[in-house]
Amino acid sequence: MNNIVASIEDLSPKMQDYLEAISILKKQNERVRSVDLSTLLKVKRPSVTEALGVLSQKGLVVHERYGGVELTKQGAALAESVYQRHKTLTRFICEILGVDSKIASEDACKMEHAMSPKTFGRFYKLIEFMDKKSKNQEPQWLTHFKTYCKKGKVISCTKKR
Amino acid sequence: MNNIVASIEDLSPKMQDYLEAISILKKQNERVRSVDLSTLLKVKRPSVTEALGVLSQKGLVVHERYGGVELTKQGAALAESVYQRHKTLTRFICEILGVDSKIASEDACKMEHAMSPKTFGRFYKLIEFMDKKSKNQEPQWLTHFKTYCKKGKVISCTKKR
DNA sequence: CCTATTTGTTAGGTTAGCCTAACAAATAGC
DNA sequence: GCTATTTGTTAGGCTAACCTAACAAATAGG
Repeated sequence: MNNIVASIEDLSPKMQDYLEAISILKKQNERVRSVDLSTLLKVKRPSVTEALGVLSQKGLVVHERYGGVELTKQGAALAESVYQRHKTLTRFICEILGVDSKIASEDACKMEHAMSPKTFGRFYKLIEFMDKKSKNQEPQWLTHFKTYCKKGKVISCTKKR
Repeated sequence: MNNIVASIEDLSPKMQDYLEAISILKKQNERVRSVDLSTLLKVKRPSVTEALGVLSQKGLVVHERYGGVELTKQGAALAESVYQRHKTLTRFICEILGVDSKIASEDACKMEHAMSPKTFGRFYKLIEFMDKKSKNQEPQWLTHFKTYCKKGKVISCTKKR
């Protein structure tokens, strides 16, 4: 039963993570092995076998006994969308909040699954806004915020509104 | 066994939510009933009974059969810290991302549990920074961002860096 | 080519958090 | 004060995601 996935929302957070991981490994390795997923996701091998069973049943991966893992077209599309969300949030946490990229990526992976599309959309807009507004230069408020994080001091506005 | 809670990290996300909910209801109602928790958290009554069992066992609530729920000193302290996190994130999502407050609060509740203390700390700093920097006036970059969200247009900087 | 190691699978278990159905206690309204 | 309703508890189940132990298949390296 319940094996039709209309959108990313129909997949549990964990299954989203498995999909994303397969996609990431595919970009690096050509052949995606169960043990690599196990390492990347920090779960034991039987858990991977089990998850792959679920994903095949939903038609998102193709995976023959003792064979490599392939994403179906739909699986790849979903994985890509998960990856994009992950990337956006990682950028926010890293570039705006100034958290180091490893922690940023880990937190992004969890936060992805904890917000409505609306809120995610705004994170996306915020990053997009920053990119468009200031191509190479960090915006001033951000520089000030980072100074505040380090020194605890607020740099007063030079121009009074 | 495992019934010593040294910090908020030792409590599952759900248990944190129960604690926070008890604390919120207490502020409104004096007597906190199981059914109110059930309504607020959108779970059935037996789930509440079960959760209260876990929390009492950890010494965070006092709850006699068919009686009201009380937070212990430690329980109240933990609840307060959950509440503060929740409030900070809600403010971020609402005031900065511009998401309406109901969704903001719901998302904050989930996101609370999905980030490291480091990342949360930066969200906290960001809100603090905003409060200190501009008492009543919204900072300019934020106004510009909000315009961007509505119109999709970037307002160019009047002052070139 | 044959064995040792690595990788994948199966079987069976655990846990947290939820549920329904049924009953017990408490409260409310006549 | 008694009955009807509401609230709380118990018992018993379910599911997702993990685990270990044990075995099976594949691969690697002499």
